[in-house]
Amino acid sequence: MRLGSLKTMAAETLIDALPDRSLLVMDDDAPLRNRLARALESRGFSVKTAAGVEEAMTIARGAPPAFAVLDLRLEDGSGLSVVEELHVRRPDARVVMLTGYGNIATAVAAVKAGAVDYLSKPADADDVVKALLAQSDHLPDPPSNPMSADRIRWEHIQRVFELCGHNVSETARRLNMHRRTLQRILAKRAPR
Amino acid sequence: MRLGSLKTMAAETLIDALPDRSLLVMDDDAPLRNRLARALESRGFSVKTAAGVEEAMTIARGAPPAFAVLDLRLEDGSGLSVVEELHVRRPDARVVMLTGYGNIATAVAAVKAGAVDYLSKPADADDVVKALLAQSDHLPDPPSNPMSADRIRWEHIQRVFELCGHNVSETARRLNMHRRTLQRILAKRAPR
DNA sequence: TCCCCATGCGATAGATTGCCGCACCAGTTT
DNA sequence: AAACTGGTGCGGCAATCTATCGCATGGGGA
Repeated sequence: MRLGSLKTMAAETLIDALPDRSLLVMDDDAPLRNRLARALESRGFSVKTAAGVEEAMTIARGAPPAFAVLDLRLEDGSGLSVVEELHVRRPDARVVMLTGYGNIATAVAAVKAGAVDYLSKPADADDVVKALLAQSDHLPDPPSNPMSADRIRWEHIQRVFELCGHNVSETARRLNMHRRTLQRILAKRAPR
Repeated sequence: MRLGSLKTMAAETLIDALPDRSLLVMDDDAPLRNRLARALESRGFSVKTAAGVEEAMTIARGAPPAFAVLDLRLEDGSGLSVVEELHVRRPDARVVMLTGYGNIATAVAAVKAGAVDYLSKPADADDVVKALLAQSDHLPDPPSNPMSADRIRWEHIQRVFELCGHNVSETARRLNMHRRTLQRILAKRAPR
């Protein structure tokens, strides 16, 4: 079942053939950003990183990259503005948005702003590359499962948590659940 | 708190001023389709309905409407193809996709195919109208969701259960949860 | 009739939650 | 500075809930 590696190899061939391999990674989470940057670099991209919108804008204005992987919500603004800016400077840029939890409204907004795809974390480097290089539009994708009930719940929790500025007590209060329970849920990773 | 009606009134004014109020509703669920069609008609649209892709295509080709509300998955094909067709015939058409349960990949696909928005059921007529008439791009609207996490989960389960024709085993399979557990959840009432 | 599948439900080990307490820390107020 | 306020992490424990199994029942099809 090692399809993943096959695809990776194919992608590397494609990447080497690109006229412009510049890529911008923007995420406020340093470990994740660096991990992703290194993973993409090892696949042949020429990577620059930014920790926030400010920094990313500078790069987008100065030397707009051919590719970008942007986190949607950061401390200092929305990733959406970076997509827009980048799209104006360089209409051929291929951008994928990344976000902690999936949210349809923001996915729609991201695509309308010019992103080619929208992935929700955790998304590994292979997923990102696949999205960046996807030749045409998304296949009408498989009938797609309804998502497990727990997953829905988890995403909702993440959303509210985000909305409460990562304040556990506040989130628990708004969600009307016990703080201890929330803490435990947040501690472990997303249900499938 | 009667904001809903205010918005509706504002929308009606806008609708009356439209040069072309033709609208196509496509959904395979007859009751839902008719309810939605009537609701939109009463808001001033000139509505045609289609129960499937075939029928919708005929309308799209013959007299492409200015607006459309399309269900994504039907028996005889994907709503995506209708969006594409309509977009070719009439690039200014404003289309919103509707679907039983939201899925990011399909939302992205729909927007790329030319839809202006993507709503997941249950979406009432006001939501649909708002999306159809939305002047600019969606703000990443702050939902400020007060819903409890368990409530979200419960509603999701109900929706899928509905979708599976009240078949417990089938629902459990699709939701990837134990039938016994589902049974117990369905037995008691909605969490607050 | 036999087979397949949906359903309802008892039992039970194992996982999760509700709830309390305690320690610690950072701002604010007194 | 000491007191106060609100957030965080975490141990522990009883009350619940979940995941499984098993079994009996009933309705179609082949």
